[in-house]
Amino acid sequence: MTPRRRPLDRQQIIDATLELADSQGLAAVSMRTIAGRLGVTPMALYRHVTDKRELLDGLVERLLLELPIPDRELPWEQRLRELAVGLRLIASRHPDVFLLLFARPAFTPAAVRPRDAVYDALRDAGIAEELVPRAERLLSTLVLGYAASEAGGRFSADESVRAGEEFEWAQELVFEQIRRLS
Amino acid sequence: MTPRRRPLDRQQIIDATLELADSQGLAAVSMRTIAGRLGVTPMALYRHVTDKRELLDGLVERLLLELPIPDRELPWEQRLRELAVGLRLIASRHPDVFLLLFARPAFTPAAVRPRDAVYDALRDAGIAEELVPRAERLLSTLVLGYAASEAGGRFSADESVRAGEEFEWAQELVFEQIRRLS
DNA sequence: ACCTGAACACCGTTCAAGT
DNA sequence: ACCTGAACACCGTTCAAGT
Repeated sequence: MTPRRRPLDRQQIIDATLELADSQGLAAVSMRTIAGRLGVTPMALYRHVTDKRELLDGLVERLLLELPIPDRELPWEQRLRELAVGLRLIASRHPDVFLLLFARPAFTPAAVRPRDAVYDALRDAGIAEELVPRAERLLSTLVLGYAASEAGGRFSADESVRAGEEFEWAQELVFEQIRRLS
Repeated sequence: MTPRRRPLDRQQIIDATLELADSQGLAAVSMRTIAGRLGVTPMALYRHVTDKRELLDGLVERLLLELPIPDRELPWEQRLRELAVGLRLIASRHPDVFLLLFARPAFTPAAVRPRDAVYDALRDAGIAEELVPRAERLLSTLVLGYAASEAGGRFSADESVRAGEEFEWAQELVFEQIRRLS
């Protein structure tokens, strides 16, 4: 047996798991198949992740880290649009894992950056400070809902073709109301 | 062994599965535990459901059948509010199974009744016929998103306390836009 | 420190057999 | 027609052992 160059680490395991989930589906993800991909026995994984559940948590965190945060100098509408586009792109790249977002709390470290970016945009839009968190939850729930519907297959194939355009229509309706609240 | 009174049927299996998912979580649902609850061997289930995936599909259908359809004589806003309340109630009763809604197509038989009810309400609100389907998808995605966030634990415990009120706030914003489109 | 072998208590599903 | 027994190819995870 050729010895492994780098010893195993958590990041490698998460990367391998994401690749597997994207190519074969979440159902194909097992500690044993992940280990197989890494050329290691299943038990070797347990030195780096506490168990499978915690590994899936790490996967979701990783997804959120892929989201680019727009430049603060841009107009607030554009920043919100770019965040939404980024999230929908993540959903299309990682459809199975994306659905796990609903089952994980939105206040993990990786979730803080996107949320703060939305807070900033809403403040720059001029809405009252006490409305900022609920407006953020409206926007994040809306984009997550559309992205999950599309990624999970709730919308028909025909609807999915237009889902981007349709989400943007819904988004503009909400922007309209945000301007009204300002 | 005492002989089973009624022979097993699909409905019994789905009921037992839903009970199990609600009380022990979706992770505890296995063909073997379901069979155990019904006093039968796992293999007996396969005469009535084709496999586990198809059984979970049946579970989601069953959830949608729980949704009461409001009286057509009521004002359109009230009908939409009642549908939303009903769906959020289903989510709170069956949090684990509810998340599966995003992964199942929205055009199954059981999904037709609630969607038609929303179509009717939107038409009565007076919005243009070609906007009806996308407005329905906006509303259903919004309510599904809020309900799933709450049921799945995306919102913090503190947020969940207010989630009902907060969803209604978001819903009224959308109603405002629907009136504007009319 | 990092990985393995063997083992335990589970899975979904098929197939031939029983009544 | 409806259910079972035995079997197959899997799971997650623990623990003692190897290097």
